[in-house]
Amino acid sequence: MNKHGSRWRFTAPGRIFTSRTSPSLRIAPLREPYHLVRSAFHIPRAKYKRKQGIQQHLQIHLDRWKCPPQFPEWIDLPTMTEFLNAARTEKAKSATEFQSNVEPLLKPILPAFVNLRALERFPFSSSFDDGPLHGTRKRRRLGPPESLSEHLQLPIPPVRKEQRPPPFGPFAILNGLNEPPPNAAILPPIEAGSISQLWTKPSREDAAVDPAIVSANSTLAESQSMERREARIEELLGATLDDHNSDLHDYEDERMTASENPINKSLISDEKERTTNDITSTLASEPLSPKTRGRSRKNLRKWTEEETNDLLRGVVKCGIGNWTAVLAQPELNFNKRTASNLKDRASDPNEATKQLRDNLASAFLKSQAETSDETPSTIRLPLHSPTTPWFEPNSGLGSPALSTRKPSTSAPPIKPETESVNGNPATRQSPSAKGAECSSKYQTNPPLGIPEPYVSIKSKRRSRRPFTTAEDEALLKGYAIHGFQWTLIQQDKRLNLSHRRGTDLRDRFRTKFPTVYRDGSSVDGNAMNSPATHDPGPIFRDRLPSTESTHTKAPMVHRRSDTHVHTRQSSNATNAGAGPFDPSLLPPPQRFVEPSGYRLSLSFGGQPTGPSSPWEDNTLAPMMWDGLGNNIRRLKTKTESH
DNA sequence: ATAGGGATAGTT
DNA sequence: AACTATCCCTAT
Repeated sequence: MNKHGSRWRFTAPGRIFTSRTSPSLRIAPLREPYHLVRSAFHIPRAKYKRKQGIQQHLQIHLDRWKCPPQFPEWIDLPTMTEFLNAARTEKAKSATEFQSNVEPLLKPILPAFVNLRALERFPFSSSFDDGPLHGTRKRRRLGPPESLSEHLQLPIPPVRKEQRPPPFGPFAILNGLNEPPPNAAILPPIEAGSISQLWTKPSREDAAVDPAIVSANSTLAESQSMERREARIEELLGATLDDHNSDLHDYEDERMTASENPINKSLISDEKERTTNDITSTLASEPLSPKTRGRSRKNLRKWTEEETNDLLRGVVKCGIGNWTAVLAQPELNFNKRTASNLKDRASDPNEATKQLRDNLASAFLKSQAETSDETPSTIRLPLHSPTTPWFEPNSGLGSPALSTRKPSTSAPPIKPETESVNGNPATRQSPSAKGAECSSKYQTNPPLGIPEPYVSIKSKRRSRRPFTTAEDEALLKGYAIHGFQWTLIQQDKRLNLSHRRGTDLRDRFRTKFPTVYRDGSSVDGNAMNSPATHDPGPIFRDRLPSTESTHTKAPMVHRRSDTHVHTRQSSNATNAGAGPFDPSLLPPPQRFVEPSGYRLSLSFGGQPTGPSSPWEDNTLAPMMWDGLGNNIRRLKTKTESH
């Protein structure tokens, strides 16, 4: 497999890094890094789109690759020259030693150099600290600068050699699912000495993997490793998945528990307060905090009857839930309402919306009457409840609540528009180009003879289904196994996540573990339980966080101004579900990290594995070389086809 | 297929 | 009205 001359790319959410290798370049260290990337790195191939992201991160990584001598030369990829120089220095030796002696060490090593965070723990990596990497350029931090970084630096418990569980790395299983077994031979050559040093270097936390472990493991037969990996993954999968099916409906309780948790609440309040204070203190000249400003009377604008009627018209035309489309209707006038405002208004169960309900109900009754001959009983309107919204967004057909009162005469009867203003079907407008036309998406063919306008009231949006603890656990396991390959996670029957879409899983992961998602890095010890934390306190706990009132950190409260929630939840990420997870237990995708010397600390279901999870040190670092990812994919395809 | 990011449901 | 989790769309 000749990758020379190809353009390599490493991508991860939020970043992309590239490097070009010359066609003539023949360097052993790089001869087959594909598996590293593909199998081990689990690097998504999305590009980093942020305006400042590419250059900034590129520079960061370029700086990073100017690694200390302990580093394998193959890591040094910033430039061709640098690469060549570095490679030539040890190429010969590495090439020979690598396969004969060092190869077995690669797997244990891989996580280490893959995970820059882990490397940063080692004193010798202090040179990195001097670089921009650890400065403001290291990563974007929204929260207090000390919070997350300190957490990440917290000591990890000593490695427990004896009780080391089987290596985490179901290659056999994974390979069966995804790809051929990684071949150590393709891994970049790393000198045994350097490896040993790497592991031997005492970390400041005294948590570095014992070199003896690595050494011992390096001698393990491949088959043994495989077996252990398989056992481990099976263990992992079997830990809690068996009873996940029964947990699919427990989210309500969970939510209740979380929200009613006094500690949680107090913490949340504190957090909010703190956030507000920060804002006011740092932005003295800024307007009132969103909270204050938002609640101010001047911002409270009563809905007029005209607005309400327009809202109804818009709903009839564009469908429930398509508030943006309704808002965009030129013939409908809203007093600078937002789509959210429309939604809230439509959801308002108060007396103020009775008229709206009446009107809509009237319209529906009319529709039903007109189509009764053709489609009897095709429309079933729920009985009106004075305390329920006049529609039920996810109840299939709009389901406007029927009022028992006769339609209000004060309001003009709603004349559902059977044709759009423009009369042209339109595709859903992009956010940046909201059109006045309602998306054809929402105007499906009138089923059962129901007039389109009424049909369109139906919301096509799937109903929200909060993630359950079981799902989260499965997702974590899936991530451990498949990395950022959400579709694989979704299709992995063992995980029972087939009812979710791959993108749903991605979204959930992004929300729940924003830091991991964004950085591909390890998470602080309690992020799982309360990823949103400014708590400067200890990260590592000797217990596994639980769903009970053991939360010691408040879920971060995002400010409204944080529009890019998905990628801006860094140190103050929100704790989505207060699940029984410990982010410290979140392993990187198994395929990468196959340090046989590692014990898998990923534990779900409340089995404390302790904060000593070696995975904290082995999560992927946001390393990316542009082009590499693509080549890896191609390589994989070739390999599998042969 | 995935990342990024907008839209929206539901809650506070 | 603010806020978050989930859903959705689009570009790559």
